[in-house]
Amino acid sequence: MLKLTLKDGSVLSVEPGVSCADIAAQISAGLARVALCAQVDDEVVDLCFVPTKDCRLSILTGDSEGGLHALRHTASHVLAQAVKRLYPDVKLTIGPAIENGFYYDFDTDLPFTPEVLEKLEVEMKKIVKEALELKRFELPRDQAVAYMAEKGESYKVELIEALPEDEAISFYTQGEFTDLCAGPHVPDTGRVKVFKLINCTGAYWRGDSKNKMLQRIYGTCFNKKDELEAYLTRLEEAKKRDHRRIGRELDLFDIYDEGPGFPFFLPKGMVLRNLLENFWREEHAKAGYEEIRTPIILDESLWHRSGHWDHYKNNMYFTKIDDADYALKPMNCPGGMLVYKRRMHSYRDLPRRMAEMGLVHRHELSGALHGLMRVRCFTQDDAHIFMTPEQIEPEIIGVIDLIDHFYKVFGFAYTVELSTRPEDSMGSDAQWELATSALQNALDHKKIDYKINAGDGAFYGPKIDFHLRDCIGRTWQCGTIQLDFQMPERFELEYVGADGEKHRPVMIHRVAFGSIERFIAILTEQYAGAFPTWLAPVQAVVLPITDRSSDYAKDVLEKLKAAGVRAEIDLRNEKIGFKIREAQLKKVPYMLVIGDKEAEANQVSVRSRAGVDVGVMPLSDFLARLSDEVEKKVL
RNA sequence: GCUGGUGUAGCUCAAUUGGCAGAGCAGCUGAUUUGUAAUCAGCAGGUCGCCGGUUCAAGUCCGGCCACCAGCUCCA
Repeated sequence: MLKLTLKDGSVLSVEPGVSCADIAAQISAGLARVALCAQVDDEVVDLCFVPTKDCRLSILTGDSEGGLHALRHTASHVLAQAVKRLYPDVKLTIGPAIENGFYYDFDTDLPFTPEVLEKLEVEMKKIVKEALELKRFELPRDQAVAYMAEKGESYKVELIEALPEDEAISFYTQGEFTDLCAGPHVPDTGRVKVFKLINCTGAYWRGDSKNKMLQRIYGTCFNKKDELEAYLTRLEEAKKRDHRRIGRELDLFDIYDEGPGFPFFLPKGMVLRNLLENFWREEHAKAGYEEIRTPIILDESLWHRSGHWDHYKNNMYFTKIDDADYALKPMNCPGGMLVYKRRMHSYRDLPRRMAEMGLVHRHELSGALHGLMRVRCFTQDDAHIFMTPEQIEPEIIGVIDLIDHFYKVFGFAYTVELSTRPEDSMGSDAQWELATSALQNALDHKKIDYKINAGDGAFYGPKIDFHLRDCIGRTWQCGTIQLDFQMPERFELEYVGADGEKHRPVMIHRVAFGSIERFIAILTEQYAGAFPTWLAPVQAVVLPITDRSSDYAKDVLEKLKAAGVRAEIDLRNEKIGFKIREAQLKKVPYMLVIGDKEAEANQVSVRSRAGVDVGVMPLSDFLARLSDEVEKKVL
């Protein structure tokens, strides 16, 4: 039971979720905003609420997720109001609250430079100080259109016209400013105290690249100042973790002007990459996969047959060999088809799980390139599973288990999305129906929560996507499981069933890492370059204090190497503090400090990169500790 | 690809209104033999992203490309 304190001081007791009409019946204020504060479970809280579209009273406390959302939404209105005050000719479009703040898209020729953003912030502060009350009102459709048309807000007119016929068209007014909006909002602009405009970028009207590009201003807003500061600190932290910076600092990889989107892997990056591949091979062998490798360049006719020509041509690279047309593979599947077709298969041999570390080339738009996250050539840890229709569900479950295991090893949490049939696709409705429900059944069987992305599937089938959540809360699409009835059809794949007749197999495309390159980028940011010992390109560095100890130090290095440890030595004539600093900056897990005492006692002094003095011990003790850590893949 | 921004030494950044290209770190050389995150000194390092234009004179102004950054679109 909620106690609503009304503006006139009277108190009203209502059930949570009570309809506004019921409240209206109890008070004379009608459907307008009814309360300023409320008592919830004997605790008085600030209410950020307005009747929602379906006229349910939503109680949003300031600290709740919904409350913050409402606050940010109001902040976007404050921004729009400030823009209209300073630049009346700018046309409004949309301005929602988003995960970390809000944005508003404007149609204007004026570029919103940092100086303009500063002016806007000043104006916004004025609006906040004015503490303008947000009032909601509704208009019939034709009046709503006329109202916005009169203001010259053509985008708003377009939005209203796109609303469902039966939907109430609501507006919010604050002072001289009124915006088409479904709400909810906080009661007045005075609540938007802690905000900051972040930047300005371009964005297409309605997210369609065929439409006009608008100017988008991003901002963020919080309840408390320290929350905003924490958020800004987190952004700084993310910058420090940027894999492009760390990749260069730790000599993992580099990208040159001569090959935009085509990364070079340096010796240390190759160590990391090979370790990931070794892990991948071991796990796939255990899970019953065979490994193949198919060519990068294949005859263009293959791509006509696979359907890539019709659906993926714009992203492909082409070449000629002896006047014949060839293409660089953008995906590995057609090669896998040819391997399957080498001979007749029995149902007894299925499923066949054929894995491939496949190097693919895709022409990504220049503006989409981003370090190792988005490149034009990358290695997919691909696999194609050929199976009978009865094997679909258990095979999908097997892949889900494998991917789950992979992410746990690296310490990632993940979310799952199911993408359904896109507009540009091939195959029959019945096939898509079957494929989609097969994926759904597997997810339900594993009791995995998932979100549905309607129309986001591949052109040949629906897919399950795995999005990794890194340690600072960002998500990245990595693993994907795609069910495909089309490719086996197109390539006329067959197997002989128990009935002696020929049947068409079903195929799964799947990746676990996604791409080695992207996975390395994510790992780099997840660990901020401090890779767990089992993955660290250099696991230990030997640091002699003076050259009196260098012979013993070299001896230690040899023993480490003989034991399979990736070790280096720093024989430079520098002070120990300096050598430690450098090893620390290179994120080497262990530093073995060696001076006269250690040489004398035949021991090593172990320091971890966490800054912990692990102690003086015989080398064998250190080796035991290290191999245990590597064996267990300690994070 | 689109919108906005940026491009000076390996890295991070300076360089009045157009007027002799600079610093710190890294690098190299020498000295220092050092006990858990920076020893000192010296040297070297540049077609100011590329091409063209304006000018007595361009890192600086104009145009065209290229790359990068933030988004949008797309996506492993």
